[in-house]
Amino acid sequence: MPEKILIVDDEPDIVNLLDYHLTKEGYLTKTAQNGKEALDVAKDFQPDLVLLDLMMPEMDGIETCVEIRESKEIKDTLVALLTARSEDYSQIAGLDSGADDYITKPIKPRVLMSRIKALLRRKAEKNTDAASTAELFIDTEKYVVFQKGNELLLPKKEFELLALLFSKPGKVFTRDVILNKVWGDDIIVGDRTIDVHVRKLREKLGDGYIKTVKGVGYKLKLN
Amino acid sequence: MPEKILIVDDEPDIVNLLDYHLTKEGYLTKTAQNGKEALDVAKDFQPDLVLLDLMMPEMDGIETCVEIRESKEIKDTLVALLTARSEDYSQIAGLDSGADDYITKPIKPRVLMSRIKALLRRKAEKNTDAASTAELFIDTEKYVVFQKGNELLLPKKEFELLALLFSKPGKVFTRDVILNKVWGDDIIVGDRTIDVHVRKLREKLGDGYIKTVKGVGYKLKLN
DNA sequence: ATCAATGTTAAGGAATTGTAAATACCAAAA
DNA sequence: TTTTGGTATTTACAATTCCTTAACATTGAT
Repeated sequence: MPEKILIVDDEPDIVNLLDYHLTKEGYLTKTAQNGKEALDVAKDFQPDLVLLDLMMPEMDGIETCVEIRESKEIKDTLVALLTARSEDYSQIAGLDSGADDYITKPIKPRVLMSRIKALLRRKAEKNTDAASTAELFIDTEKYVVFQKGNELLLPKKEFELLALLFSKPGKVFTRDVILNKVWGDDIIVGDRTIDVHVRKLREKLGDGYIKTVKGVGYKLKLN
Repeated sequence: MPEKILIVDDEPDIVNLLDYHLTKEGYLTKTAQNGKEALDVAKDFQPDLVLLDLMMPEMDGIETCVEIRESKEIKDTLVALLTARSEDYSQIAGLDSGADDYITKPIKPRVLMSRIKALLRRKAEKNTDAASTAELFIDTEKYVVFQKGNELLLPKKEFELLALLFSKPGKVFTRDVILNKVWGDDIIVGDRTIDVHVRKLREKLGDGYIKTVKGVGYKLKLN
């Protein structure tokens, strides 16, 4: 029995793109153009997963997600939010809506597919293990970090440093670049300032996230 | 006895194209349209090599590859994944699926043939020697080297040296040029410095990648 | 066979980063 | 204004990694 996925976005282009790829992969899909419609369709369709665009008229993705979680009929459906990530920092509001994953646009089909596969696999195994949400996520508007669902309040500089690293996970940011982006072009600080902030982040997030590349810089490692 | 190749892709056009060229070269081929079928056929056919498209319905290339590796009957078949060209190697899901090679689309028949020939030659030599030359990817943004799907973190100088050689595989770089590019015009170091770095790279990558051209310099050899 | 070029190894030192503690800063509350 | 609590930066030193050197071995072209 194929797994069912509900695609919700107000832009037909996106819907079609997703629909095409998912169908090709063998999933059973339905679509909706906004949150209200999505809720209606979902109650009938009983999807395994809802792909929910964040920005929509009428009822946005967060609201919709909250409603899904509050409804009797479909509250244990998986929800993945589709979010735009702007050039510099990601700008996502409302991380406590209870979504299971966040997928950033522009969407790379291959990445999307493996994320979806992983999500569904998780759901299949959910008897044994507790609901795990996105491991690390950042809300630049609220200056808040969510780590495994827990809200983490970081001071400004620490937050900005983390947000910078988060903007391109895996990429190495040199000290120069970090200084420019986080402190600004003209401000001069001592050698150890960055290190100390990294230290504090590592204290709060745990080791394993921020990696040092000696002689080059730092990078964020997700997973 | 001709070598046997199993072609797996859901697009008939691609299958036919590959089939045509491979048959013309004297290989014995069979085809399958998806992962499940591929596994069935492979157990019978016992191919020397499986050409596996990454994107397929039902069961994608990565999953299929993992299953092949886990199966008793065909686990030491060669597997080459056909992937769409991506700038970001780390985003190729399943670099750790255990594939022996990655071939990027669009497929150029001539390139494909030499890759396949190289792969099969390797397999033939596998009996005697353990060192298998695998594909090498380098990601300068992330300061990371992917060798056979494993992430390799290299120190700065080693990375830069490898990146230089990698920038033109096959080309011989003289010691002068290496010194200029990696160390800089003004810095003076002893005779043995380059050698030592080459040594360390060979230690980590295995022999067979960096070749010495005595009296001239070094070059990188990719398959 | 000879000799210049390259391979190898280990060890010291150089450079970079980690860390704790002290100090400076800054805004809000008293 | 002064106090206060949190944040940011500096300081001084420790820890670590990396690079280079030096001494000797091996190789390969002539």
